[in-house]
Amino acid sequence: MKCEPSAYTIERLAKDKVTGWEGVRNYQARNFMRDEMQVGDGVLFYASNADPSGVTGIAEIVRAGYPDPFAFKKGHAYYDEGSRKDAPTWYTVDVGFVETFPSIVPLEVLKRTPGLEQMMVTRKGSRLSVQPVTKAEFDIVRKLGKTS
DNA sequence: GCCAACGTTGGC
DNA sequence: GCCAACGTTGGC
Repeated sequence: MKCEPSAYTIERLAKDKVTGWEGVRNYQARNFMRDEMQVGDGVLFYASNADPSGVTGIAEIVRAGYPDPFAFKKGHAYYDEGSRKDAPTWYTVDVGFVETFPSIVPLEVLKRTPGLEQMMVTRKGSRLSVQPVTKAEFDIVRKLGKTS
């Protein structure tokens, strides 16, 4: 799951323990949160638009997909009048803190690590903010994070 | 700050 | 339903 450091960081999640991943307004990302992510699933926390960008730690899903409450809040930046409570357009999940890496695993390292060639984030033009990661990829990145 | 890659919108 | 225009993302 990607996030710009100006919006949220793994350090803040370490303090908050749990946060709602609201405000995602992309259908593909919505589908992953609504349909795929389950409680206990591991999350690679990715800092985008950062210096450098990369994976800064690990989180986990603590609440599976549910309607994004901010989509109903009139006047809020995340408000969407097309999303109604009886037919929500947007979904979110709650994410819990697991660990902060000693140092970031930069995108550049991901790109040249064997086994991560198919990972969506290492591929060009991959803007999706919620991306699927295989167990094998997750384990490789976690190992990189521990030894970095 | 540039700009390529994408997603979305809206005219037709 | 096509596709040009536009807005956004995000690496660099």
